[in-house]
Amino acid sequence: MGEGSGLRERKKLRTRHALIEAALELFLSKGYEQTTVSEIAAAADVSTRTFFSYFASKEEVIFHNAREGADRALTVIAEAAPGERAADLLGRVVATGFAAIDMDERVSREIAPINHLTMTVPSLRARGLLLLFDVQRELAEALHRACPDELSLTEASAAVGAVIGGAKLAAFVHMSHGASPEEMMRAGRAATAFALAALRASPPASRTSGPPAP
Amino acid sequence: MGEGSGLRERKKLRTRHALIEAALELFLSKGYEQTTVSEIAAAADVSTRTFFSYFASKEEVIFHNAREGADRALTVIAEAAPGERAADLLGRVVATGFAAIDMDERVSREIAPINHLTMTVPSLRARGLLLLFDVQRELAEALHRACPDELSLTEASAAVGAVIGGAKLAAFVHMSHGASPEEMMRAGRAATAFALAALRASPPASRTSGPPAP
DNA sequence: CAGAAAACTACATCGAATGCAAAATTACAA
DNA sequence: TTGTAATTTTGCATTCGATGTAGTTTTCTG
Repeated sequence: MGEGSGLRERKKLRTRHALIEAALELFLSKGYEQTTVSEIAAAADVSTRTFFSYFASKEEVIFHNAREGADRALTVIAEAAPGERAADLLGRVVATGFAAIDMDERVSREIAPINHLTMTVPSLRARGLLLLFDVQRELAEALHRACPDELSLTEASAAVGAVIGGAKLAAFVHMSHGASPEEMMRAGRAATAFALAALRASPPASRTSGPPAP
Repeated sequence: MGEGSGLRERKKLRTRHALIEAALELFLSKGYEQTTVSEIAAAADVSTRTFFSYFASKEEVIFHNAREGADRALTVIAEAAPGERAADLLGRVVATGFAAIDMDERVSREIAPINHLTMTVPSLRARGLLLLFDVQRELAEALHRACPDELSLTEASAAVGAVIGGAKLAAFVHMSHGASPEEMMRAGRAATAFALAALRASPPASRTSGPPAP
């Protein structure tokens, strides 16, 4: 059957792993842009062509686990208690995200330098922002679905964009000022708290006056 | 002298213009990814190599005027009245940005399809987000400098990220739901108003309790 | 007009990415 | 086990974006 127990499946997983390991090691030792796909493939003992049947691009090796975090966040919203406040929900989403980072950071020390790559290498920064943006789109729609009476789609987008945009920007600004990863995380959390406090204190203007946006 | 009145400077401006015109026309008629740099150069009557002495990449033709908008926004903050509220300042920044779009849209109908490219072509979307993010960094630092007593750097980052992130996400979400450009703009403005209202209503928590973030 | 400075051009090259068809490998059934 | 179908891997060619270089043309300046 098409389960995960065939030799074929096992081998594919193994090469995939080998490619990721080889790529990360090379990226960290000689830099992302200085590493060619050929070198990665050679280090993983496959042909260059095969690399591209596992990853659509060189960047994808870095972001191969991006979907996990997105689904985790979406799950938090999908499992919301009926009538739960959007601000509480968003708070849990971000807290869950930060917790995952914390855990990963403890589990493996190699996450930090990889994270550093995604904030310094231009092409990775761009791809990372693109992925994050698309996740925000999903979150906004999910949040609106979860709290249709509290937030219009426009408001849900504003809320998600505000909380995540603020956190990301605060973390990045602090990083570029030479802050440690811990300080970055603290700034991100503080920005989140700031945005959430503002969101909670905000009067539900569009509920009481004027037609609700679609 | 090295002024703008030499034949050399004039010619350079002319080729630059020709390259932009040729590129946009090709992008709109046959698609961004389907257009090669060679074609652009040929249409502008220069060699392919010369294209890259005017623009560092194919994407840069699309974003050649990005710096303008950024400087406009930074000017608004730099010329703030002393003691002006951050929320008012941010409101003016975004309003100025929207006004510029409005004007451009009236002046030339070709801005809309180009804007559409930057929201649908993946590589352009990524580059656009990267540029916007870097502008947000500058804005956050400028806002903190303009209102050092009202907002810490973390809070300024949160505020900027919130307002702009919310507006951008709201506009994009509406676009991907098939909204017209006008509706997109409206959603963006609404999201801005939402975030600003929240910001204004927010208690200055970090001013009254706990040490201010750096 | 002559020499310096700048711009343009024609290569040559590299790396990422894709298409394709021929091996090599794995799965499965007789 | 063996033959065959399905799948993966591979090598090769090719396209395109981007950069380096060296030589030619154009513009500037005195």
